[in-house]
Amino acid sequence: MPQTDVFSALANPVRRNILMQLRKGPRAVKELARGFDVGRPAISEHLQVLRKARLVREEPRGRERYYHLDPRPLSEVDAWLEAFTRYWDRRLAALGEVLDKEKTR
Amino acid sequence: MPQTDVFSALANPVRRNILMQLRKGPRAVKELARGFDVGRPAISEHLQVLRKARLVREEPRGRERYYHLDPRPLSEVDAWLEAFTRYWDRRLAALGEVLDKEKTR
DNA sequence: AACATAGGTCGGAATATCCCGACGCGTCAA
DNA sequence: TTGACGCGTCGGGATATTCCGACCTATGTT
Repeated sequence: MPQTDVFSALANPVRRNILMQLRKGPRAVKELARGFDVGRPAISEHLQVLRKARLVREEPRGRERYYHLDPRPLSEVDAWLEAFTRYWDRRLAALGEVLDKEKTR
Repeated sequence: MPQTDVFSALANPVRRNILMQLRKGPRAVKELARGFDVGRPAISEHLQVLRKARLVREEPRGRERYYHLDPRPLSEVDAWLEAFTRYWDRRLAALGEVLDKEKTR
């Protein structure tokens, strides 16, 4: 069974889109499928990939399955990117903003 | 000619490794090929993918070609990840460290 | 000139990815 | 119970990825 790493999971735009959707809260498969031009089986298969990458968790609710975001594996990507941080200072600026907002809260 | 986006370029471990090498400075293809268990043609093809994703730039030098890292497209990945930042606060901690080092320099 | 070295590219094979229709199973509604 | 709905999965087709040996060209060496 190939395909378990986070980087590969993020390589597909549909899967990235699904994760974006899930940011706003748990969603049933049918809701997720709405808004994509691919069929429902394809969505199910993408969710399987995301599950193997531990990026989502499923919660059966009646005859539906609600998928929850688990963003923790994304920290692996973040850590990898950090090795390149000093090459573009955009990140430090963004972090400054975050910290400022944090202070004025 | 498919394959130009950054996320797909990062999906392959050999390509990620190449980018890591290039952090330390420009490298000729032969140097890059050393240390991988894949042959030189494969490396050339990976470099083509990285080139299409604009993650590397080539500089011919005699009969060699030195590849340079261009990390700017990585900011797209970083920006994407930022949409998930508030879900795991690991990032803020790391940023704090960076800022501390910055201060004591 | 003759040869070696560096590296791109071209078939082509093996495998992976992506998608679909069809089917099956469990759950809710009538 | 009968039917509809929600969802996973299987078989299979189309396309993409990854890798290799073989070949070519350009540059350097002797």
